[in-house]
Amino acid sequence: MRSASADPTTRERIRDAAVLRFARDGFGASVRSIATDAGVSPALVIHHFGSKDELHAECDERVLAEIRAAKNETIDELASGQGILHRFAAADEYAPMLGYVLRSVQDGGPVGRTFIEQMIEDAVGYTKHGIEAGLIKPSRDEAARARYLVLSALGTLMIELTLNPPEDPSDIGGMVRDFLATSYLPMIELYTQGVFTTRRMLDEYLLYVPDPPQDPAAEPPSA
Amino acid sequence: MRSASADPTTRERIRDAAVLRFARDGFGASVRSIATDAGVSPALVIHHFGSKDELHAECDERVLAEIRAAKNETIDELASGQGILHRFAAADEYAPMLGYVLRSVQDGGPVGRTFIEQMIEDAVGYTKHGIEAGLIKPSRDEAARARYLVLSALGTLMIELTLNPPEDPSDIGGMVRDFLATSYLPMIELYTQGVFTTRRMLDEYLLYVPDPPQDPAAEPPSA
DNA sequence: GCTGGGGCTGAACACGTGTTTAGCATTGAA
DNA sequence: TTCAATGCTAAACACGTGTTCAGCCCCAGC
Repeated sequence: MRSASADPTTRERIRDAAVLRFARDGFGASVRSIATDAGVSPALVIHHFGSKDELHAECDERVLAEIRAAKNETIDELASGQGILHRFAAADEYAPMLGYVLRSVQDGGPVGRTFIEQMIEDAVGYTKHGIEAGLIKPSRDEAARARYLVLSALGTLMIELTLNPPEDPSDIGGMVRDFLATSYLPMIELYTQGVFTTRRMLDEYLLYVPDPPQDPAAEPPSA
Repeated sequence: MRSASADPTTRERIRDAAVLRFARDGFGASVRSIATDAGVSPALVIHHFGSKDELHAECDERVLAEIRAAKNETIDELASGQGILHRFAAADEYAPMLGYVLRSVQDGGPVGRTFIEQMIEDAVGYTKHGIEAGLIKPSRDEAARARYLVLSALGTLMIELTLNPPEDPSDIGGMVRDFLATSYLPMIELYTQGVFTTRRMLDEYLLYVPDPPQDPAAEPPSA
């Protein structure tokens, strides 16, 4: 991006080392540690990227590009929102990417943002597909539900990881597997049958807030 | 804790300022900024608490004590897990506490840990009560479900906050209210009716992993 | 051969951090 | 009044950070 016909090897080695270190230690990781990982002097890192922030930005672009590529590869493998997590768990090659994304989500960085937006967008498509196939119940606000499902899944994973940090941060596939081992049953149970026996709380809320904030196709039931 | 008959005012002022700054800026907040907030020199902070880590620990104790007190006050007001969030939203006095807790959860600190453990413990009680009252469906693994519900609620809130950081970090009540405004409907809808129309995915999982990791009262259905 | 240029480095700089130390000012007691 | 203790601070220290700079080495081109 920066220089048209750039060096192929050293620059990329530094960038990849940075992605890895950022994924493991967060974006507070020092330039010196990245340089050591790449087998290079700290000065060279700055010489190639100008500053740590620009290195960070380039790592962001790189990870987003990898995500796009990975998604295009497996575009029709996935059938539901948590299918993505299974996909991650199955392929350890995506481990640095997931770690990087989670760090970026935690920092509110642009990668986390766009990643989440993409996941939500995908989830909207998946749920729509599932509804048409008769597998998923329609929601009163599809956009809000897709957003909630993605945020809750990602949030649960994040808290689980900060609460029980894995011994080997590179084994993110194992992390996701552990996460699913403890959370999959309650999640799937919740998705299948809910928790409430009555519609009371939902109806009370619907009475209180008449219409969903989506496209106003239906009339508000009261007031 | 440190000195038996300590000064009542200045020390507490520093501690309270630290809780607030930690809640707003995270635990990376500098000793100098805390000292400025308390209208005091940085050296005095160290003089009173020994080190930043000890100050952090004392803030942890303080917040946990406040939480305990607040919980005892409103012990029977709450009827469900998300009732706690409503309670928070209703009373802005708890704003610094919630901010502090969320920061601590994000850092995997001891306050976040014990807070989550307490929330899970409470959730177990609430769900048990709800089941006996016929309002909540029993789960195949009550402990896992309670844990999942707490983690997902907290995780969703955390991601929402890092994604859309509020202009005024002190107005945590408003933050929670905003959060509920976008997430309450999909959450309550999910809790009421689930998302799946069939039991297929749940049954497949139950077939794959025979018995819940709880107390082995029931026989595994196969193998 | 030489020569120049670029990848690369060691050493330093500027700055922010937590912490220490010497000492100020005020206050209560002898 | 004098002394000592206490609450408190300004200044400095040690360290880690991102970054800069002068100059190394190696290799392509003449």
